[in-house]
Amino acid sequence: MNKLHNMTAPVHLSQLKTACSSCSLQELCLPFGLSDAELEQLDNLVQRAQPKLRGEYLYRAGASFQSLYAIRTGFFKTQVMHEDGREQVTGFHMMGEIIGMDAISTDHHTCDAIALEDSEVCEIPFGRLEQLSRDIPSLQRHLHKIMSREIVRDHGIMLLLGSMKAEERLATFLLNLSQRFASRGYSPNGFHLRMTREEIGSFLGLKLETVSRAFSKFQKEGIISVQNKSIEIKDITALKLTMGQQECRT
Amino acid sequence: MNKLHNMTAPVHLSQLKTACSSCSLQELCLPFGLSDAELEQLDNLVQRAQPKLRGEYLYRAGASFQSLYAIRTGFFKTQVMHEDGREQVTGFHMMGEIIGMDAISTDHHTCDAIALEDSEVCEIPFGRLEQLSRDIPSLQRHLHKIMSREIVRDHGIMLLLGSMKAEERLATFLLNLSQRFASRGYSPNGFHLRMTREEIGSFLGLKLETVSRAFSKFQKEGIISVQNKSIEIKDITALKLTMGQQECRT
DNA sequence: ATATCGGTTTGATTTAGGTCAACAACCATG
DNA sequence: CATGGTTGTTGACCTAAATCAAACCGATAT
Repeated sequence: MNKLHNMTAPVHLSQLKTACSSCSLQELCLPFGLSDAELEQLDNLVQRAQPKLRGEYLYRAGASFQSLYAIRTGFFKTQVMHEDGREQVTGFHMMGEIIGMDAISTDHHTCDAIALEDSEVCEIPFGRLEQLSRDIPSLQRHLHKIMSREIVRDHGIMLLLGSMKAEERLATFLLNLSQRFASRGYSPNGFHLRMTREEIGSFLGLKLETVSRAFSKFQKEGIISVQNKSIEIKDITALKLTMGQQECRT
Repeated sequence: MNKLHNMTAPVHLSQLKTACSSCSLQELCLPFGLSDAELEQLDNLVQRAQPKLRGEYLYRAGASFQSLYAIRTGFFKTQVMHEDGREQVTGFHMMGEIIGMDAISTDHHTCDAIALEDSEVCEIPFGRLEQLSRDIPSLQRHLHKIMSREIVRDHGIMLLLGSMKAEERLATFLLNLSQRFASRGYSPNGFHLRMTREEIGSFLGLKLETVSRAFSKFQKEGIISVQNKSIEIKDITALKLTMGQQECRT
């Protein structure tokens, strides 16, 4: 069975469908023309999907690096740790995203990756990916783009952490989630948060109480409706406004 | 003349010297065994060093992407911009570092790079670098490591921005600079800041006044001595303690 | 149903750092 | 060597978010 081309998630998003015949590995095989033979090769490289239960570690900081991981289904967080034990969530990762690239630099993982719900990942042995990308320039380019995208993403988070205030951060976070769900064919307006307030807070550089208060405020203003982990965005325009219009700190 | 192997900076740091016969492009040619022929090829690819005056843009956000840049001498800052005009310094970059990798993802630069002092950069056409790295696996791996290192660096900054308090951030910043100067053969204890308090603040997610106060506090405590832009670290242990020992926010 | 436990909400209070303002130092330029 | 402009320091004050604390909610287990 073809591991890459078997997607159970909704597929009513045209671009996804057309670009990569129902492939869950969005990032890896989406927008670049590979021949069937090349796809075949790529497919051989990717290991069979393996399940990860909620709470399981995909990898731990310090572990030696072998593979990148493509998330087939589910949700992960990555977090870095300071010596003194304090930790910071560096990202939430969902279906179609590839994680583990931080480990290339030292051949050891530099953060933990933990499943936030029962998930499936495909392991991509990095050595072999490099090898293959030597033969397939468009794959090479694509790999570079994926890594670069991670850098750009991180810069965005630095901007958020360095110069936005609490409500702005949360609005940005919600809009980002919304957009990512949308691009996978899910509703951009209603979704389920897989992470706790504390994890959101850690990611956004806020305390969980602040996150909770901001949620409540948005709800009172009718911008969103919150029911524990279920979010419904009722006024996306207002949310975008919250995100941008706030007095800046810089 | 060999552009890569001509370094005017002090070279009394053994590792630098031995690994890459007096090459300023630390990141690009430091720790991986290339044959002379391969080095030759790499050398041909890199453009002749071009000067940039203080204040000049190396590239601007939005500009189309052609090349990475290796900093031969001098100092740069990179900054991202929010729609609403607020901007955040994402990094300070010095001799031997390579910048521009954020642009690979979209074929357009996503941040500005500005010289903080008169500098020299070597342009590295990215297409040709990719091409060459297909033929030279160790170059390929090295390129990946460089990109990955940028991701790791960014995660560190996210940790700083998300969970450290002002003085801790500044201590971390100073120690990082110190360490980078040291690894280039300069003194780790005394150096000249090329950036303003405001730029430091932007990078650290603080206001310039807060940066200034933290400097003053460190000086009063005898940890450093500040003379405008000249810094002398007098008690590196205390500085490290400041960095780690603070009550955490997470 | 009742207890338990992790997660969440909400309120009261404190505080780190932002804001505003004045001034001092350090330039570059005429 | 004045002089205007940027950059840096310091003080007084204010506010956003942290902290502390209590209650609440929704699961799962008893």
